[in-house]
Amino acid sequence: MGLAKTEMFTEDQNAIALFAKVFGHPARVSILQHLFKINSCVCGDLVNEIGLAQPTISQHLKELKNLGLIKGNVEGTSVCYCIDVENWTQMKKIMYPFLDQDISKSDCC
Amino acid sequence: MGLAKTEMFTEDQNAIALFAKVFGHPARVSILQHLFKINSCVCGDLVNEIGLAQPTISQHLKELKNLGLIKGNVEGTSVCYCIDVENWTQMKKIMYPFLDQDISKSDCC
DNA sequence: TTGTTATATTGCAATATTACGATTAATATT
DNA sequence: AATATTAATCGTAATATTGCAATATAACAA
Repeated sequence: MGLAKTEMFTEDQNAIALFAKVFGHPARVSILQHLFKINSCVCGDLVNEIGLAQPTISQHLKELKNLGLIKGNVEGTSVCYCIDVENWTQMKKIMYPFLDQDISKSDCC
Repeated sequence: MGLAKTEMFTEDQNAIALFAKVFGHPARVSILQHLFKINSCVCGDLVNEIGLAQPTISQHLKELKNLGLIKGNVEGTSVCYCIDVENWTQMKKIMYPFLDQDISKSDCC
């Protein structure tokens, strides 16, 4: 297996899981924090910053890009990656209601 | 590999990734939503509700429990699972600043 | 005690993820 | 053109995840 049975869940549940999954690795968390912090970035910076090999960083960037959370523009020999503001906002609209469910009635036992 | 190099990241980054990872499967998202909705729950309900086999649900519950997001009390032959309000609140304190990073200066390219 | 019910654990097969060396592709620079 | 620089892709090894059948365990009921 190793394969989630997405067809038995709602679109919302699958969307939440997809975003969460991409946040589920500290390297990607670190990449995103770095992009927020310095506002613009090339991949090489991230390799130095994070300490994983260049292909590994490139792979993580690809996953973030696939989900639309970042975008990359070619600038000469390097690539300028940055947060995709619109999609990040969209992601928050999906994640927030999940994290913010009414907790007042919980804690039954 | 398949193993994240957690030692090269901050505690905060690893904590975010750990929480996100457990949210990274639609079955666990569904379980949590269900627990919030009906406020109290036994595992059997979840098996019917979600449609995965009982051992699979049990395993997902275990992961949620390991992270402290839910707790389970034995009630006769069944187990009453519910959200751990305190830890859920703690989780939000970690996840929110990450999701809510200042976006205003982003979108450079 | 014997069964019944509810959940957990074990073991395993299928697939996914992580990481990196080697290579490739694309663009600059000389 | 030849070379350097930067990032993407390929291939692969190591490990993790998902899902379930089979089994174990625990608590109750008759």
